[in-house]
Amino acid sequence: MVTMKDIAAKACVSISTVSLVINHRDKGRVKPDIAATIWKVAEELGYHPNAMARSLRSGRTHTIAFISDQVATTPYAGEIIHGAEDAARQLGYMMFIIDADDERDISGDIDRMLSWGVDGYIYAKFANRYISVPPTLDDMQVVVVNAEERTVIHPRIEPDEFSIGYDATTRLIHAGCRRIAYIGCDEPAIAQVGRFKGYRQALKDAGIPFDKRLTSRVSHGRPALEAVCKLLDDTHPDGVFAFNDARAVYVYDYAFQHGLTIGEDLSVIGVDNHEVICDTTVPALTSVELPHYEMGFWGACKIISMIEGTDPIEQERVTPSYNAASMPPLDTDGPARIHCAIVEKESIVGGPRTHDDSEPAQTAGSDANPSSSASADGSRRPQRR
Amino acid sequence: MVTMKDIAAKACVSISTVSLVINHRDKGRVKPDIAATIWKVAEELGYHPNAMARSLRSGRTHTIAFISDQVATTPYAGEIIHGAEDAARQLGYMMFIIDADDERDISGDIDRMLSWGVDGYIYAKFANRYISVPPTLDDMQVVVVNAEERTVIHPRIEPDEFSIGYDATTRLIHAGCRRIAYIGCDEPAIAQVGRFKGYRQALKDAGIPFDKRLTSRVSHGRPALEAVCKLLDDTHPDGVFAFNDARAVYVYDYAFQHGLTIGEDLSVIGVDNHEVICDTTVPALTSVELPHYEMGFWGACKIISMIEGTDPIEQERVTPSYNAASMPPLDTDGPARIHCAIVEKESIVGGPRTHDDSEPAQTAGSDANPSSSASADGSRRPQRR
DNA sequence: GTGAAAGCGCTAACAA
DNA sequence: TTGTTAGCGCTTTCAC
Repeated sequence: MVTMKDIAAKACVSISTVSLVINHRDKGRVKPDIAATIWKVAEELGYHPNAMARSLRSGRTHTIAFISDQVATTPYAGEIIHGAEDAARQLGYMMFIIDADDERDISGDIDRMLSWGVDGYIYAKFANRYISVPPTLDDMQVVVVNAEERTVIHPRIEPDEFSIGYDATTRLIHAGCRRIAYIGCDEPAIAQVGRFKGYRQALKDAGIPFDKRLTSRVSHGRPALEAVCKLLDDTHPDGVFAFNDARAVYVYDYAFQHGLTIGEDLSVIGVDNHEVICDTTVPALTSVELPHYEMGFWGACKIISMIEGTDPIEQERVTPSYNAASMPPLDTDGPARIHCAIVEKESIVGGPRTHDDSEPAQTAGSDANPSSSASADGSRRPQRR
Repeated sequence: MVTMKDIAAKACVSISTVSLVINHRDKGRVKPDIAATIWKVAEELGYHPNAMARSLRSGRTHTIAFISDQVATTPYAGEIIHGAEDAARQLGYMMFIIDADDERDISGDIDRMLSWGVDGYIYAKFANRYISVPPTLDDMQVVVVNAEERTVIHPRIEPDEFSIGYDATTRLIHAGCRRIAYIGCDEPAIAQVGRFKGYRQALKDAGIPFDKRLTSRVSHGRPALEAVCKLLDDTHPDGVFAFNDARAVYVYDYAFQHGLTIGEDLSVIGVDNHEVICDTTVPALTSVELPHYEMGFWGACKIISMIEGTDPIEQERVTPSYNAASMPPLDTDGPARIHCAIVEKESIVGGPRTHDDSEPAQTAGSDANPSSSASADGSRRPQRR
């Protein structure tokens, strides 16, 4: 390992001089030609400053820990991690990853983090859920992403579930739908409650009466398919808002079986903009995209702002890879809620709306910031394969 | 921050004594009651050893870096990360995560890793692809996961693509299929080549002539659906082996349109055991599962074995969360290839095979280790929601 | 402008 | 059985 000592020896100066130069503190203190020599020697020797030694002195490690359950099991995990890593990297931080399976005791991992002197923690879930942050972290800097604490302690960000339901339903109404079904999730999730409220509010605002028979809560597999078919057979809706894309698929199955064409005879909108489903549905499913990348990005910016006491977004020290507009400010009172854009495909009658004629619904009772719509031609995500 | 100094002061001993005790090197060197006092004081004060200081001395950080493209964009990312994290954690290592977007220059990140003195590197892709490890890492410890280098330098693990094709096709043959279609991928990927070879070999071994008209290479969306429908219309196969689950979906669409029932009139098998597709297909799609978790796990074990010069698996210092049987040994000559199990669902005529009557095909020309089949009732993955 | 020296928290060789 | 001491690589104060 090359050290400052080696450089000092080769450049015939003292270690402190090397330190000054390497840390760019040599302005008017070290002769420029000496500084140049030092840089040259450092380069030649392939010098890399020893982060460990540095941290030992400074007490700051420039690392954060990303703790999450279900790193493994959800397809969206990567986007949150990616967003957080992206922001962390741009701000000079490295990110540890810790899988916190619900069943597993993570106190050992937390001890290890404490040993490392990690500067801050991101605690994330991959579905908007209730969690409790381990009390060991009580006097650490913690940000909660895509989840809610029963007793709120830490700053957090979550999707604006209400406006997902509101916007999706409104989109169908604008396409001319009047009998709009809701295919829900059979579990009482935060997401379910919010989206359903948004659905009802949108109907109300449009003067369309709510009809319970148009709603159903399903899980997966054959029972779900049968429930959806029954709903469609019984009530013949002209639009369907599905809790998520997976549940929207059953509407496609029904349509294939009955010779209907989605996007012509029947409009459908889902949630998740799930890559594989959007890839494989014909016509492609229009869907509301949950901004996982953005939530991760926000989380990392937030935790780093707490560590450093400055706002990296305001200071423009950091740029998200996409969709910067939808990033809520870091210093919101209460939870940050992030707006979710509709990704237009082909499953709604009348075809994709262009950006121009869409005015995202202003969500009553929601503190969403001004929304940004994704482009009409689909996801803003990088394409796979 | 609580230090050994603090403990020493409170326990009225010297720092070295504390060090000896904390590091369990006090056997017959420190009086047991003194040791006990030290532990008590450490506990009271909430002492955590300072990993930084430790590493500074030892030159070892007990950290590894997981470098990968597409952390973001694939649903399987999480499983590889999860597997690697699982092994690393059990072996006392922490894992940094680095997103290496293809376009992005990661030399800065690597510099940071070098500064950190990360002990080893896992270089992973999420589809079995060709890669080149940055030359900066040439004299570091590196393991390649789910990818292949053009000029092989580092140990690596990848799925046994040949036997995926062979096993899937053989499974259909055992179910009585004789006209087996192959719906391939339109790109020349490593996976594509191997799976197709396996398909042909299985046909050959069963004495079934290869018929080019039964094969098609498709991408996604409407053109793919149309190509698949044409293939099925023209050739009326009794079984379909699809390159992946996403491509198998088009067969379902065709079946719905034509009043056919998958698993009765037509058998289908995919690859990926993609959660959302397996959740939503009716009847559920039988699929070959790529052991992402296991590859990540193997990768971490391998890199740590290289760092430490011992084999943690042989020493039983580590236990995978599932499917331990399929883990190849760490010290294979050449690349480790990992066998992929069929996850039985309902899309093959005759219903799921039980474990008993399935003898996984011994793959000619492949050095796969003895395979382990997943249980007949589906994935071994933890369930989402 | 430059260098000597102390010290971050810990380990390990050596002394007592 | 316990304590003293040097030093890991770096930063920072202070003297020259």
